Amino acid sequence: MQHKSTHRVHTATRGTTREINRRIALDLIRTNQPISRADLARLMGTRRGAVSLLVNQLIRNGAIFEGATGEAKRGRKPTFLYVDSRNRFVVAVDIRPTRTFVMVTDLVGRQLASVTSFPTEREPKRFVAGLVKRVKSILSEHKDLGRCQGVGVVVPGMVESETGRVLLAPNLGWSDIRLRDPIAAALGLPVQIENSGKACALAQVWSAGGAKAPGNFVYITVSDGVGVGIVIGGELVRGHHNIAGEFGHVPLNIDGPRCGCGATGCWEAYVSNLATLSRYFGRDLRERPFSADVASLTVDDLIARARGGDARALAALLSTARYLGLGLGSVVNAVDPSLLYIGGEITTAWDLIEATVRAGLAERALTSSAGATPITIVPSEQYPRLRGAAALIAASSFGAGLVA
Amino acid sequence: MQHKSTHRVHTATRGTTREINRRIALDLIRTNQPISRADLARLMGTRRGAVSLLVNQLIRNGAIFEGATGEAKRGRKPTFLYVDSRNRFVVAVDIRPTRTFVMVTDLVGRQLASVTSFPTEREPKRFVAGLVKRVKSILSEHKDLGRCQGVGVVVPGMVESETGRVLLAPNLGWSDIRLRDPIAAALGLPVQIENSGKACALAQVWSAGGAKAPGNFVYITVSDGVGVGIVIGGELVRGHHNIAGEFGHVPLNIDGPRCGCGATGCWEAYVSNLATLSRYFGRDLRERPFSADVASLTVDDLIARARGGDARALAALLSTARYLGLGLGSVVNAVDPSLLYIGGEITTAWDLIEATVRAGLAERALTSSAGATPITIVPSEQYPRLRGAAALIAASSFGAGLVA
DNA sequence: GATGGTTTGTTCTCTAGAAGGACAATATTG
DNA sequence: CAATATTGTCCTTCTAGAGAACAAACCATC
Repeated sequence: MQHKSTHRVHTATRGTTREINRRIALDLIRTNQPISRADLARLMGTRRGAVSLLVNQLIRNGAIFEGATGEAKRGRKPTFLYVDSRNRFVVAVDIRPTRTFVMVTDLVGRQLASVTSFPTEREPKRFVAGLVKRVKSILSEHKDLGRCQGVGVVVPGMVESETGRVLLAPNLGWSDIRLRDPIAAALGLPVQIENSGKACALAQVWSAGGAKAPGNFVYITVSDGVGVGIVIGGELVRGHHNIAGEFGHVPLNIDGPRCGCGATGCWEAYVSNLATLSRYFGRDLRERPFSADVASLTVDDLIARARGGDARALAALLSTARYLGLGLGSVVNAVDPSLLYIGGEITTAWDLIEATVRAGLAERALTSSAGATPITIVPSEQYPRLRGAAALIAASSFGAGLVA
Repeated sequence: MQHKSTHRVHTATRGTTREINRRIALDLIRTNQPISRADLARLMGTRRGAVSLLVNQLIRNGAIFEGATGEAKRGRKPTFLYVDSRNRFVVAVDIRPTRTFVMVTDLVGRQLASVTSFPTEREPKRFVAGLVKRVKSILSEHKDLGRCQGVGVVVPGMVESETGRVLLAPNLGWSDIRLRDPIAAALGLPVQIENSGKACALAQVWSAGGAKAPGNFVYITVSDGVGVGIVIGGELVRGHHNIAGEFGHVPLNIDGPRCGCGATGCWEAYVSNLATLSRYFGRDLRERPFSADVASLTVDDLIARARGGDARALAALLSTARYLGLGLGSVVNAVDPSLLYIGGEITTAWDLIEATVRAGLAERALTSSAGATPITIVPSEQYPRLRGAAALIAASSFGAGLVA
């Protein structure tokens, strides 16, 4: 019998059980720290003996460490366990059309220093040189933090995961740019590039942790473009070319305004910051490129004016809110998530626009319960995009030492 | 420490390895039968000894059985293994707006008798009574086939999985109809109801089998409505309310024609059979309900006319083809599958419409490689919807005896 | 201060099950 | 018949969870 099935099936070996449980234990320690072995055993529904073996192995590998003993009302005091994020940090980079932001975090995504930024250079080679210089100076400033585990970079566009190339980032004017390898070579550090929507979604999975996080959600980041990350069963949906989730270019109206991607009537063309601002200035959305006055104002300014009584500003926001809701209808009909996260500047005005967004969503959703899908706002002060960039490195460098 | 994490984490126990391997072995036997223990061991990359234990356990449970010995060029002859589909069968039901189809299959989805059909009664109670009568007569006709494992039913609409209620099926005029339990009670058999797109996608996963099947694909069935089933990582995406995949109601143009779902400009409103036929008759797609002459012709008739030289018929098909392609663009941008399956009457004309569909897809897809996503046509003669209905029962009743 | 109850973390045996190899049974070829 | 190849079974070894016993640590009470 010559079976031509080429692909090796992934059977479970005798180490598989341990591998699964080690990963579960590490995830639970990360999301519940500080935690004792006994509590961990209760969470895992297994014996303390088995957990002790897992934990001691993780300690030997340097993934976690024993801290101070905790307090207990009765009986022996527990020994607390912590993930070992000491002497290790991550550099997070958020590339946006006008400015690029940089943050330093530890391995669990906690901010370690203030966010810095610089104008985004559009020419790729000069951009890389400038970014490398900035990161190098940050590295030399923060020698006290230990060893840098890598640099996570989010971009408003599509990224090929194997090569780290930016396939297309209309708002940056980039297409087919090799970004990861030049930065990695210049810094001598691991570098991960990812689409901003996907990275933000990853950060939500990562920070919430396996058990607590909703398994099915969609993260939508509305800024210069619309980035979307889909999470199903706790896993980020990447797609065959790592470009799944581009709901920003699903149309609301194929006869609508031209979008930066080349097509017409994309959701993004209706709800991006530029679209909102051009509405305020009374511009036709079909007009490209946008004139200078549009760029003179930010969405934050617009929101301030709306709150100050500027009716035209409020109308522009509400118009965007309606289209935002209609597009969310597409997301809900297609994916039926249990939760929608929304990030971006416009969320600052959520109190002004929520009702309109919800009405738009309910208008397109197929059932009333789908139309009532919960929406959680991620405020800009939490730097969701930078946390996403950090998660790119933290999440992967975390389970790394476990293959031993 | 009072941890309030309520959800039990699913840790691996000492039986987990065996459970995983048993499932893999059974899947491989199903998709490669007939197959010997030795070949199975090679496919699984494990020892013959370990496989023998798995196989003998499966034989004891009645999931598989040993057949005749096979031929070998040298050495001892292998003992072939088969999944035990003897004396067990499944009834598959496909409810469509005008007619309802019924088929009998074995546990691996092979057709056991000719397909029968009857007019679809729109009044739910009378429909259930009629269906039960038909199925009972089929059961008594086929006593030779053994025991019926259950009845799988696909509907053109949304189904609540826990209750088996049809939430909304616009083309049937049904909303909030309890369908599963009345049928199950009357027949005394397990009944599964599912959306047609999801069921067709399940059938593809099921028939192809774990290893060979592409992990990420989307099944689109274009008939009276548009049903879509999304498969990611080999798993059907159900969503929070089991209504994921409703790309049929993602808009091409929110100012477009009214759709049966109540919204406007849905993809379905552009590419359903009714839309194609109304184009042929020169009707405005906004006109609802459609007049009688539209219903007097089928898409199959239309295709025959197009092949016979009727330019208006061809134009109607090509118009639908264009919108079909544009909508596929939304699917590809959102999910980025490695493959698209398309079923439905219009696929009979694939040679006439393929170029136009592909052009529409390429127009909206964000990258050229995404625009070139392979499309596989599932011909109507394979009864994809009935195979989907069968898979609902076969797939679940298959691993059932393994919990022992 | 001794005693008893409680909780934590370790250590022991028991059992499930894969890894590896030996081996009998069965076949083909020279 | 001897040599070789293949299949399926059986036996030993090793990994790792299940279960239980137990020492250590801690508190409250007599």
